[in-house]
Amino acid sequence: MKGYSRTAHDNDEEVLEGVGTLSAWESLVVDAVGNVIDFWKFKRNQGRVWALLYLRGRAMSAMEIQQALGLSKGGVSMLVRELEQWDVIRRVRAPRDEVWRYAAETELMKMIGRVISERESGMVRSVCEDLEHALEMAKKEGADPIILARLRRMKTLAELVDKALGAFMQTARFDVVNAVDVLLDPDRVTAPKRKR
Amino acid sequence: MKGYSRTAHDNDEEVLEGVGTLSAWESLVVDAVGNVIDFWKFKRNQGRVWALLYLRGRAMSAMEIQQALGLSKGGVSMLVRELEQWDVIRRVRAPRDEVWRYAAETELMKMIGRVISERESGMVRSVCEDLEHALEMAKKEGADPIILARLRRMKTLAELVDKALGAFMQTARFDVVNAVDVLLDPDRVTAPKRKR
DNA sequence: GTTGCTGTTCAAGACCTCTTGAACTACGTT
DNA sequence: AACGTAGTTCAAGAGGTCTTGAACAGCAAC
Repeated sequence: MKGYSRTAHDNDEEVLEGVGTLSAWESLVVDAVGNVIDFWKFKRNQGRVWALLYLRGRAMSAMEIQQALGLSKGGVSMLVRELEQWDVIRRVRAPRDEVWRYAAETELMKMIGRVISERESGMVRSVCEDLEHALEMAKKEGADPIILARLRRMKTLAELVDKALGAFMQTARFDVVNAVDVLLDPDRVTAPKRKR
Repeated sequence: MKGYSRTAHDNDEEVLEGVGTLSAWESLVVDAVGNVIDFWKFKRNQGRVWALLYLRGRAMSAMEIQQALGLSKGGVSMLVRELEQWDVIRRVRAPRDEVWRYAAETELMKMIGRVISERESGMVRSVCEDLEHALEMAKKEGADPIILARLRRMKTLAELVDKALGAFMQTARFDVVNAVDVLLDPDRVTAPKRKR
């Protein structure tokens, strides 16, 4: 597992740690989310950014994010763009404001759904194509029928997995999000007024 | 995405490619599976080994695997051990035989279930602990109640995700595997006689 | 225009994980 | 015991991905 170092459990309150300006418990949260995200093969820092934005509950500028998490300017720029593409954060610019700010998206299924379908569907499709292609080649070469059958089964499997993922999104919609939008603040998020 | 290169679509039959001794279509299959596996954050070559064993439908020795896939001795040794720990392949030694052979496990849910629960449960648990810990610290420091609520919501989320994964395993059991064990050969697998 | 600030891009380098191959262990055979 | 083969271990290196920081672009204020 990658950088699993728990950023030093200092006991001071409001410590300004070597890197970033979060309090100890804030960085615990931020890193916990970062770990999960990392584990799911996204970038750890994407998880940290989202967690920070959610925790603070307001839209923050790139500069603030950079300082809070101890990241580089360019890094923040790329991270927020990617997160935005997945609808995991929103970019907002208030009327009087002259910088972009970013706010955490809280509609969980929107996030998860987009992420899963986007990442997985491409993969499933391409594997199906490969297997189909291989099947044709194998036929042409007069491969053992038993092996052909096995190959077809693999293809079936890929399709079933695809369906199962779809089904998962359905059930998850009930299980997780029926307790609708756990993450949504009862109290308003401060920055943006656009409702959706 | 890592090595996404489609190993040269040669049109010769039974080509012995630069590395490994698979036919073109075999390596297409093996690599397709390898890609998926890699995508899921396991080792690509673990996927390739499993695919090879499944495709060939018989138990193969480490040496055979090594030559078929063009891997190193040590590499094969580690790969098969890991796969075995996940119950994704079985190590068998026939009475008269003096080498270990490895056979693909075909009970899909066993594989997926073990993998998901093993990988995910540790992660979920640790994130819950971290969040709990952070919550306590935040309380002690008299953090804003709104933020405390937000933190609790994150924890709830983690727990819900945990439940959802459990639920997924349930539904998947129906969706995918109700068509019981797609992968299982109707015709016997050659090597081992132990039934389960 | 120039200054100052925000935001983007990307090559270079840091950092990690995976693979390799040689040394080593285990074990059966002579 | 000596030898040969199968299998394991692990340090070093190969091969990736992610981050950094400097150069650049866009824009508003002066």
